[in-house]
Amino acid sequence: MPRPEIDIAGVFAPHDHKTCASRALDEAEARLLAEGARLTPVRRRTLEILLESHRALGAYDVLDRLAAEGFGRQPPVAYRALEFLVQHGLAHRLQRLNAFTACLHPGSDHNPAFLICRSCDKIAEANAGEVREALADVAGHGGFRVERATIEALGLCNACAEAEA
Amino acid sequence: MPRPEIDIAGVFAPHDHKTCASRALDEAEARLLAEGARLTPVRRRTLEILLESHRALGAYDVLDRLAAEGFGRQPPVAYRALEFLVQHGLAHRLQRLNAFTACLHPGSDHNPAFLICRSCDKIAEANAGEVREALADVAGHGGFRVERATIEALGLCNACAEAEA
DNA sequence: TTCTCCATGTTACAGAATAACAAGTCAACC
DNA sequence: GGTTGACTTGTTATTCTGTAACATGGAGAA
Ligand SMILES: [Zn+2]
Ligand SMILES: [Zn+2]
Ligand SMILES: [Zn+2]
Ligand SMILES: [Zn+2]
Repeated sequence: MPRPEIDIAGVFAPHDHKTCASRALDEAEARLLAEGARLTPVRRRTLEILLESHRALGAYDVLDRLAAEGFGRQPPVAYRALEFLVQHGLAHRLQRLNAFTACLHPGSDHNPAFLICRSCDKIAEANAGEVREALADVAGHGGFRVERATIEALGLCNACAEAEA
Repeated sequence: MPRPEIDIAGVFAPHDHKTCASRALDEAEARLLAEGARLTPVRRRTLEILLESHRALGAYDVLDRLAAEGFGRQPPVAYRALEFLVQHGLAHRLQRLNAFTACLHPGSDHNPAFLICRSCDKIAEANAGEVREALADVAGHGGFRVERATIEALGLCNACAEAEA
């Protein structure tokens, strides 16, 4: 049971998202405290914006929100905040989407596989341990040493699959 | 033995690349013939350009080459040719790099994992069967059905690892 | 206090991708 | 042979994404 409270199904099913989000925010604060990094107003607000849903937002979507709330309105404002969050494990970047999503369990170090529902656009993080193992294995047979890997799956979540039927 | 002639190590090690490339081109022609699609001059040239190395090229790199050879010099020229190649399985798009690379064995249907060497920038395709299986497995436990997946690994190839040492 | 680090903001630009339209090619069909 | 219709290639213009370079301001250390 690697991730006790939030799991894949939990993201896609209706749930008490307020609790879900505030828990993630708490964990984020704890982690930054431990690392001695500062969760400044822009950064905090950026994280909150990402945490509003389980979807991914483009940098410019975030920027619009920030600008509307009185922060700077130039791209670097958003990109810097997002980069900070990603670097401290509080958010993830989705390569397929050129977009960012909040990490739901920033407490634990991880490197998840992403599950992107093509219907509701929500995003779940899956434990990628075995996937990475399989990847390292096949790569290793060819003499290639994997250092980092992007694993992003597009598909249909349970809730949307039921809705379609 | 799913892929007999070109394997991961074969890409990174010195090899007779002319043969390597012309074989891929031949397979590409055969495949298009079977599908009833046309390998027009721009498309063919685009594929040849990609086949010149095992690296990935950005759309604008390709465009520069095409323009210099008398083809159109506007972005859609390159993007359309590349999209055609990708859609017919003759090239792949690397999400991490915003770039394209020729497929080395377009004959067989496949959906590889990509191994990107951070030192020499070469790219190999690895059989992703077991990786996808592991991914489908972990996703399935959360009720998520994977339809397509991006698997891109960054690391160090054998040749570059030896060179570093 | 003063100095330094870091964070925030700006302007300006670079890089990646697509929308919308015009014109040419080519084979099928009358 | 000429016409039609699908496809291909080309253009202009615009949008979306991301970064470089520089100026300002605050909070803590010396
Ligand atoms: Zn939630
Ligand atoms: Zn869904
Ligand atoms: Zn080769
Ligand atoms: Zn290498």
